[in-house]
Amino acid sequence: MSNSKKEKEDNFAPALAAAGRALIATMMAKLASCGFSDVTPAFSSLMPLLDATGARPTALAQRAGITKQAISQLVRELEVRGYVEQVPDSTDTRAKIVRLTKRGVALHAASAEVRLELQSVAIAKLGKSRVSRLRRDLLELAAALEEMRTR
Amino acid sequence: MSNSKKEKEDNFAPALAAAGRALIATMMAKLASCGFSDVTPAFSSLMPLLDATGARPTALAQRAGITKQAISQLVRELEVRGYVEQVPDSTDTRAKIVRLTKRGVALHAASAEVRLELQSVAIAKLGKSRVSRLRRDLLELAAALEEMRTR
DNA sequence: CTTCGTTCGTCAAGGTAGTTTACCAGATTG
DNA sequence: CAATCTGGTAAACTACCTTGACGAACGAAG
Repeated sequence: MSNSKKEKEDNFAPALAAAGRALIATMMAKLASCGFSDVTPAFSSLMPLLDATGARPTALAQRAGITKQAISQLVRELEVRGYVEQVPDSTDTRAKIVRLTKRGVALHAASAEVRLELQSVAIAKLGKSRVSRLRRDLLELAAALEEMRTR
Repeated sequence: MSNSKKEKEDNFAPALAAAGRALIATMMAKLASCGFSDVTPAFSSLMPLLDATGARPTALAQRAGITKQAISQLVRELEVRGYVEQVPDSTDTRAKIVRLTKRGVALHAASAEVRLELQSVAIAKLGKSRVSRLRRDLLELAAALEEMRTR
């Protein structure tokens, strides 16, 4: 029967994985070509959470969905590369504030630009309505999977 | 303006990441509940490529899109867990053939079943046509991103 | 003011998943 | 038969995340 074949061909999982890999690789390549060759994939998930005002590591960890130890490491990496600086929080001696440096702001802007560029490429290829439907369907799918997992 | 806000809301990247994470987590959870609690995420990308007939590590590496060294490690892991066995290739003394064991076949079947289950959940949530369109759009998107990256 | 539980961040160690580099052994071809 | 290509392995390293244990500081209760 063509049943087993059809099941496989219709499965969205490999497509999802392929798109994910392509997204990260392209993001990295584009940033590298903008002069930010020392960023790693993890940075791009942290960058959208940062700004020049600053935030606490623990808050970042919660928003990024990882442990504060992981954030600590990541922030250190970003610090030695000169993208962020850590200043003491004047309202709490224990706490730090992680803030983008000038270079960090530049990376932030470049990241945003790359995201827009990727979005434009997607729209050029699929059209605006299909892209926004894609996004909506992905979110619904993620929710359904999560609900299935935790149940 | 609402422009900057709209750009962010429309961006497909976070949705893609969320769906990817949810997919892997749900896959793992389902397999664990089927009695396969010792599988890791990496296995699920390798399982669809394996069968009881067997294949060479190098071929697996190409199909999985990773190096043969990585496959070598992965296969060793699968071997100590009793999912695959390596037998010498009778047509080439250098080569090995990686073959699913009985337990491996069971895991393979369970994986396929889980994939079908996830597919069903997706269809229940989004409908058949939206799921297949989602898959198609993801593949097109991946191709567009790849083309953009390598260009 | 002291004590106590909580929170902030760090250090240390380890696990997972891959990579690069270097290498050996068998196969293939000039 | 010698050169070279191919199959596979070993070791070291990178990246990213985890758990566990901890010291320091905050805040509330006594």
